[in-house]
Amino acid sequence: MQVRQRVSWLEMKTFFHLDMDAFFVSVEELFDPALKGKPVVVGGRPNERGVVSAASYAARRFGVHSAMPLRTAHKLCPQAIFVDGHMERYQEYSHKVHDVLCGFTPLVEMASIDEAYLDITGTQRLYGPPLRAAHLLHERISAATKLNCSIGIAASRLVAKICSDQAKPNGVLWVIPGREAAFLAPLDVRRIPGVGKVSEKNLNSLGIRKVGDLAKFDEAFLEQHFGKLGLALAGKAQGLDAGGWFDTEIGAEEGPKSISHEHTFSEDTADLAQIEATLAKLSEMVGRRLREHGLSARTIQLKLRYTDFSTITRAHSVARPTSLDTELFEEIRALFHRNWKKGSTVRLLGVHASGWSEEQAQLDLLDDHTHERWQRALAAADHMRDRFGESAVSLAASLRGKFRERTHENPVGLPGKKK
DNA sequence: TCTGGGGTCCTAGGACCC
DNA sequence: TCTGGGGTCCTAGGACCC
Repeated sequence: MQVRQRVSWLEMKTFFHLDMDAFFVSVEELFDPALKGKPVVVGGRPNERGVVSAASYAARRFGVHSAMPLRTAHKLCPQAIFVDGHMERYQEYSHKVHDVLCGFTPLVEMASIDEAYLDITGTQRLYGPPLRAAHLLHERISAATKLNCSIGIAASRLVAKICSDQAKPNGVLWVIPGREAAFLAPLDVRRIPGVGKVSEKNLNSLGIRKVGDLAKFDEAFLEQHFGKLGLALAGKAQGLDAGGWFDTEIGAEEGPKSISHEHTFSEDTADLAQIEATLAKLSEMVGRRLREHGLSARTIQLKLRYTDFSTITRAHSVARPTSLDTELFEEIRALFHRNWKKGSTVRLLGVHASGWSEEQAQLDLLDDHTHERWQRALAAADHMRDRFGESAVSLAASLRGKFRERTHENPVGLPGKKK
C-alpha cells in the first residue's frame, strides 16, 4: 500500500455544502419586497398553535429562531410581521437552485429543500481552485434566484456542512485539507450534525464542551458511553465522514422509506365525528402519495397525542400491502379505537405508512376484482384533485360535512379555499 | 413560552425460526 | 431436570434534522 506524505488539494476529494440563507423568508421577500430588512416570521399567525419555520435576521436579533412556538416569537418581537408559509414557492425556488447546481457539476445531492452537497473533485481545470469555483457558483445562484447562499468547502462532507454554517450569512469558507481538526477544535460540540440538545447535555456532563475536548477521548471510551453515536463522534471530531450517513456517495438518490401526514387540532377534541373525519382525510393524503410513488405499504401506524402532550404510536403490519384509502383508513380506525382512552381530548393525529413491498400493488390487485375497481376509482379521484384541487373529491366528504357545518373550519386545517 | 410537520436512524425487547 | 446462540421481523419510543 502506498502512503502519500503530501497530497495537494488538486488530488484531494473536494466537497461543497451549499445552504440557502434564511430561505423561506428570503423567498417571501421576493414576492413582497416591503418585507426586506424587517423582522419577519414565516410559519403562521402569532396566536396560532405552531412553530416558527424561518425567521429573518432582523427577527433573530430579538431571539426569535426556527422551531420556536409562534406565540413565544410574538412575545419576543411583537412588531414582527408574521406570514404563512408557501411551500409551493419554496419548492419552485429549490428546483431553480437544483438546476443551477446540476449545470455546475453532475455530482449533486439535495439534502433538504434549501441545502445541497456537491462533489467538485477534479473540476479545477474548469473552475480553478475551490474558492474561485465557490464564488462562481455563488454568482450563478444569485443570478438565477436573487437569493443569497453560503458555501462550505472541505475534503469531507461533514466539515463542508459545518463550514457553510460558519460562513453564514452570504459567505464562503474553505477549510484547507489537513486543518480540519484545528478548525473544529474551538467549536461547541452542538455544531456537529447529529449532536442535539440531549447529546450535548450528556457530553457536557462529562466535561466535553468543545469538539477539541471530544477529540482527546479515544473511540473505545466514547463507544462505551454513547454507543454507536460515540463511535461516530470519535470520527467526526477529526472531521471524517467515515461511517454513517456522511459516508455515502453523492447523488445516490433513493425513494422515501416512509410516508406520513399528521395534524394538530387548533383546539383539542374528543368528538368522534371530527376525529374520524380527520383520520379519513389523513389516510387519503397518505394513500394518494403512496400511489404517486407507485408504492404499497405493509405497516400502517397511528400517532395519537393527548392534551397533556403524551404521545403514543401504534403500528400494525398487514398481510397484503396496500395503497388504498379505504384500507388505510380501516386499519387506522381500528388502531385508534383499540388505543384511545375513551373521552380523552386529542391534540394530534397522524397516519404513517412504511415497509414497501417489493412485488408492487399490481400483482396483489390483479387477483382481486374489487381492488382493481378501487384502484381505477382512486386514479380517477387523484386526477380530479389534480384538476380541481384537494377539496374536489373525498372519501371523507360525508364524515367531514357534518363537522364543517358546525364549526366553519376545515377539519384538518389544510390550506383550503380562502374567503 | 406551551410546544408543526415531514422525514431518517438507533435502541431494545419479544416472537419466532433454525 | 434449570435453560445456546444467531438471525430476522415486529413494535414502541426517542433523538435528531430541516
